[in-house]
Amino acid sequence: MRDGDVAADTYTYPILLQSCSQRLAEVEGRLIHGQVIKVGFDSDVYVGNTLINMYAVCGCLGDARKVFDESCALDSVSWNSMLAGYVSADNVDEAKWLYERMPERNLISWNSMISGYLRCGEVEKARSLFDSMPQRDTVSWSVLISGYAQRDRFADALALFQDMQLEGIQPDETVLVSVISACTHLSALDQGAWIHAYIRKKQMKVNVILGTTLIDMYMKFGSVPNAMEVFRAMEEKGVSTWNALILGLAMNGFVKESLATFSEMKECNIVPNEITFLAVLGACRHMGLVEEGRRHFDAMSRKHGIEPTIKHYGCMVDLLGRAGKLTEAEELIANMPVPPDVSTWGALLGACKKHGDNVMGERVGRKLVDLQPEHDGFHVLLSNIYASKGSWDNVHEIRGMMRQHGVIKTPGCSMIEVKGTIHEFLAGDKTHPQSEDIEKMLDDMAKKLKMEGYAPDTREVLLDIDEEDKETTLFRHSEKIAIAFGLLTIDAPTPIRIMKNLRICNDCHMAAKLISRAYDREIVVRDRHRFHHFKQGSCSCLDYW
DNA sequence: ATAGGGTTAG
Repeated sequence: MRDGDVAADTYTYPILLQSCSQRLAEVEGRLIHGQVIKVGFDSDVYVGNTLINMYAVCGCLGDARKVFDESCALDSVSWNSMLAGYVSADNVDEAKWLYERMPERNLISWNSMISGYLRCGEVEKARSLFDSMPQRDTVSWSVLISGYAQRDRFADALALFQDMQLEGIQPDETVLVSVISACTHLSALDQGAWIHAYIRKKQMKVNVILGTTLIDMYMKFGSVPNAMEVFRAMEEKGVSTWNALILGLAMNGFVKESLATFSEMKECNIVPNEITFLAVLGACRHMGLVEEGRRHFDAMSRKHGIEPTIKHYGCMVDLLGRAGKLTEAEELIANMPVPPDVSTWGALLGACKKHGDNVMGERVGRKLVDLQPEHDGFHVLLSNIYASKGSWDNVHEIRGMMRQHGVIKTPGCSMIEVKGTIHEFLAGDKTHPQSEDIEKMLDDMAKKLKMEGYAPDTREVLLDIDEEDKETTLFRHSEKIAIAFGLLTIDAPTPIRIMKNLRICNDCHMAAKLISRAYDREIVVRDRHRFHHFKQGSCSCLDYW
């Protein structure tokens, strides 16, 4: 072989191998590996490194390691590629072993190792490595912030983002995605809007992931117009972007618009995926569109080649059950090709509760508390079913079971953000510094509601107490306290936004409608599953939820 | 050539 060929090929092979890495073309990569050995280029560091990387990204760690071990010329890139391979394969032990033997470590090695610790849940180790690094770059911060966010430690993620800014590090698109996600989960409206403003000020490119995250954030804040604006301004949109829009519109009560968006998406030749169908079925569920839901469910496999998963079946059970077709829902469970799980039965139990089918409810509820004795919601639902028909003995029995299994009912909690500060209220809460004013406002609310024709719905009170006490208990539900606080502290026309960890109860829903009219205020409640926009005495969910 | 990101039923 002539010198000219050699020079050309040591450059060509790495390019070919990189292309294999990008396309995860393992077979092609192996063929190139064969050629590389044949022409004797396997001793080249550059070629060797692209080989290690190719095998690593294709998940063939053994092959990557073989090239690594047999190579006589290793540099920091070889070590880092091997390390990254183990990290992405979640093999932290090998990663650690390698990390400890590296001749020299640089930022990339540290960042990879932090990522490795985070992937296996060793958050504190990741943090101490981060703290001990002689220098950090945007990626170091980004890895740790996203690690916190992915482990539901959103407050820690935001705190770290503050530190990052204090050190004068400029955030980039990637780190902002994690920060926005943290804001979404914490319902940190002000901070989320600040970040969007920052993106605009710096004229950052809103790529598919960043845009999708922003849309999701605004939708979960109940700000549909802001979400739409982000969507319209995006140059490049992905399936996930459309999914976020379809989900968000439905969640905010815009079911027609949500389904129209699905049609529009298909017209734009975007191929829907399984999440799209969860969103579409969810939209139908929000309005009880049984026939339309059935159509989409059938079209999934028939027209789009997507086999429904247990989640899609769960959606269908819920759609049917919520619409009162309990028998059909139960039949669907019996005939599902995938075994039903706790959530599938849970959807049916919820439907029994809603439609007062205590016979089926008791049967399904008993099954569920058996299947998952540590779950609080099922005990509460079953207990509710007994309470609604006055079977206090059974209520006490379920209470006993809960005690026995150490099940604690998640306390209902409502949050409200006022001037950037988040206030939390539990039922009957009197711990707030402005508690006295809140009590006065609650009394005022009670008077006004009575004039609006409010009759307390005491069926849902779980306790065996007299009617008057039930009314008092109801009127101290956390969402009512939060609304009272909102009326006191937030000036019209700013809507009163409340986040609740559980679902809003019937009585609070009724009360919120009447309050929106009596006080001429817009009230937005985001509960566990969706939004309720209360305005002039009615709710965006049209009382179907 | 090697490190970091989002959406998912009840």
